[in-house]
Amino acid sequence: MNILLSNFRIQVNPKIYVKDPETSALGKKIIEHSIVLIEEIGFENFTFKKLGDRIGSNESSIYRYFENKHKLMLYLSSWYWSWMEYRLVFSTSNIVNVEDKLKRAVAIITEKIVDDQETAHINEAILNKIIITEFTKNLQTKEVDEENKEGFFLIYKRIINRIVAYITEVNPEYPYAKSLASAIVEGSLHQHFLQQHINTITDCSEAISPSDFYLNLVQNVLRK
Amino acid sequence: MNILLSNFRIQVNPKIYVKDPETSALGKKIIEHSIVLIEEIGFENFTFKKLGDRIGSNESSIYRYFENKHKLMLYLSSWYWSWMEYRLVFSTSNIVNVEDKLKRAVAIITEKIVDDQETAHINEAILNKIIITEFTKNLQTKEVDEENKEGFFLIYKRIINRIVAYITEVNPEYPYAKSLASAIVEGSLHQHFLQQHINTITDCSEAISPSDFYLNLVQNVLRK
DNA sequence: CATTTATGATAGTATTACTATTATATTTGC
DNA sequence: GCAAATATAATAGTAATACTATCATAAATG
Repeated sequence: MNILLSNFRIQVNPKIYVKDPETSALGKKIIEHSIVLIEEIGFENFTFKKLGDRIGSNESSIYRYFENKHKLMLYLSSWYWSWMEYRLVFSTSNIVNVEDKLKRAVAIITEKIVDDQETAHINEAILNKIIITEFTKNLQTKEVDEENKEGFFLIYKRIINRIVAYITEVNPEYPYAKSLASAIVEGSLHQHFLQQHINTITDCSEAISPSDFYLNLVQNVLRK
Repeated sequence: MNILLSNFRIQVNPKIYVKDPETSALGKKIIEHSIVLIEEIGFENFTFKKLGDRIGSNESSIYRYFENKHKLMLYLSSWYWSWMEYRLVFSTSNIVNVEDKLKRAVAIITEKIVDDQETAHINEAILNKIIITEFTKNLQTKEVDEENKEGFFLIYKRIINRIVAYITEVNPEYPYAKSLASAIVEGSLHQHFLQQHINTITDCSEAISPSDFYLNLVQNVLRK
């Protein structure tokens, strides 16, 4: 996996940033530490001023990369889903059996994330944590329609449509493939959140993972 | 339904408000117009100053009812779920067949809401719209653990546990009743959101409702 | 090494999210 | 019907946020 992974390029819509953070040391520092800081204090309390203090840079320098913290979060989300798409494509390639392919896809999407050592400045385990609590908020704003038109959620939608394709291969008669796929992707984040914070309304725990729940669900739903 | 409905009292944890808005004309005005204003401009852009201007009252007067807009939103959420619980209890009472009972419950939870004329100052259709976009944000904050301890999400959890009980009656062997119930309640809000804003990743439309999707899902998942 | 480009420092503005104080209505209890 | 309590309104003020603009300095590059 290593050789291929080092060649893969994360795709982020250039309209999301003012200057591509991948092109400079400061840019990478912004990404690396914004992930850590958002996880620490939460997105609501996160400001460019605090991030500047943390990385020893000026607030105004961060504004040269991102218009505002919402756009920065859109960048982190795109990065995350792009990374996820790569893992998804990789783990399902060369699998002939359609049931197996779907199972792998669902497992990849719903499982707990550990840090991927290939990307030096991004800790995927922490990024996953903030995606769990912040991604849906990032979507559900008054600007969603314009941002969707601009293509800010393209990778996210592509992942879901990939799963839709797998679902359809397994059971072409099932009439709710899109809703099932989007329910798995979003719902899995929610189950992870409940496991951490409101565990009386989830079965997910150390012993049972969101993957267990969703693998079972998909199998039952698509059974003919 | 009318006679009983007029007797039912919405339950909201008193720790959520400073002064009970149900006890005065201004309080009711705050509730009524906050729902409308949040729907219009979104929770992020909503302020007590704007609400004050809208209802011809001073900002400081609103602060005597709620500490901040987050608490106001917690109030609206509690109110919504309490109203929903009433509908749930009502629509499932006297139903003997467990499958039917679960079906009714899922339908009530996932269906589109129309205004309930019994509550003069609250438009449930608009409240439902803001719950769709704002409820999950209201949950997913850095303060969730403390607020959960304070009991701010009790009614929400009680609704889910009611559905858990119905699921268990239908299929006592099914091992993920809690996750399934929480996935239906939260996921249904998400499907409504997608239908309105990102309809390429949902099957829900004018013809197919989130209820159709979830009723089918529950039936397939719990099939023995 | 000159010039472009990136970053830092400082200042400034409008808005937000409040708190505090005082004044004026309105309600209620006797 | 009036006094006292209570609710609401008006005003002022503070610290933080979310920026924009300008100028100085440092680093990279051709």
